[in-house]
Amino acid sequence: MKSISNKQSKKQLGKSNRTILKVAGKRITSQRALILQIIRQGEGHLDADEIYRQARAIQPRLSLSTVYRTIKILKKPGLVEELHFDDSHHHYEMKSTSKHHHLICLGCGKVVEFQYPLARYVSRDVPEAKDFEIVDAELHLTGYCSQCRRV
Amino acid sequence: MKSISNKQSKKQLGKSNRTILKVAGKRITSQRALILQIIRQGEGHLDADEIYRQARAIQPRLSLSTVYRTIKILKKPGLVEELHFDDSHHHYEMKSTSKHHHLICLGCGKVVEFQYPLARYVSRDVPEAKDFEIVDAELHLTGYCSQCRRV
DNA sequence: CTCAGTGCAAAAGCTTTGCATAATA
DNA sequence: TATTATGCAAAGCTTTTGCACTGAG
Repeated sequence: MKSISNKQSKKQLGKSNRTILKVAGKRITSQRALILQIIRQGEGHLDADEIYRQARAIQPRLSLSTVYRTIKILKKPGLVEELHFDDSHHHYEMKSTSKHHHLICLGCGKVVEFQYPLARYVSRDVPEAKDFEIVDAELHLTGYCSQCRRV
Repeated sequence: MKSISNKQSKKQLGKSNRTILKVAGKRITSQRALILQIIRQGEGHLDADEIYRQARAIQPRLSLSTVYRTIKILKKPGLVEELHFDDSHHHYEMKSTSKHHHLICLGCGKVVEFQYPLARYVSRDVPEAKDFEIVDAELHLTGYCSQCRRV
């Protein structure tokens, strides 16, 4: 719902996005810069089609293929993370600084993020995980938030 | 990989599967009984197509639609659970007695199950989760198992 | 100038649906 | 017998791919 001004996307998505694309070993194109920008500002929970719609608002000729291709090159080095909230399609977010997990309300669909050093506890407490080198942890807790739970 | 004999599927998938279908408020058909049987014996990680293949080995005319429709009626009351291991398709398992989580090896694809009273800890430790009534917890830890980690 | 990236359209999975037929309760 | 479930084929969604064109380096 947060709109991105044309100026912003053209002008000042300078250094850090450039750097990210450089890291990915890829050419910097206006499409990639824009998609990256949108995923960043999306604060987590955009699906491919929503990224596409937002991107087209600024670059009307940008294609859905490019969205998927860009997501793919950002996923490979782990810059973007694919989340599985529901059955049908995926959501994407920047793999950020601090790891967070998700509480998903079955009533209203609200998604609450929280931090919890999960991997650390599991490595310590679970025998089966002792030999594993844990790279990533994805936790979904589903249930009912305070508004939606039948009191 | 575990084969199911025809006799077994015809004869003795009696009471409990019947009961489960009754609970779901649905008619008991040979297709549903078989699919349920397969999911049960699948010990967790079957996708729709694999359920279909196993089912056809016994009832060659059973259709993929029926697999999906049966899964759907079992999901609704929470008898079967849909898991999201990878990008492309889903896996199904009986929502069983004891909750377990998954360690997924990025090297060889091995899936190790473990138990961990996750929801309990999170409810206790995470302020954001205090007001949530947690219904379900799904945790995926991905990484490298002892064989696959570069030593 | 050269090769990687893009847009478009078409294809490829996985999943759902419409409709006539078959089977359960 | 009255519904409900099934099989088949066709459609729907999300995601991927082929190919000629465009643009970054």
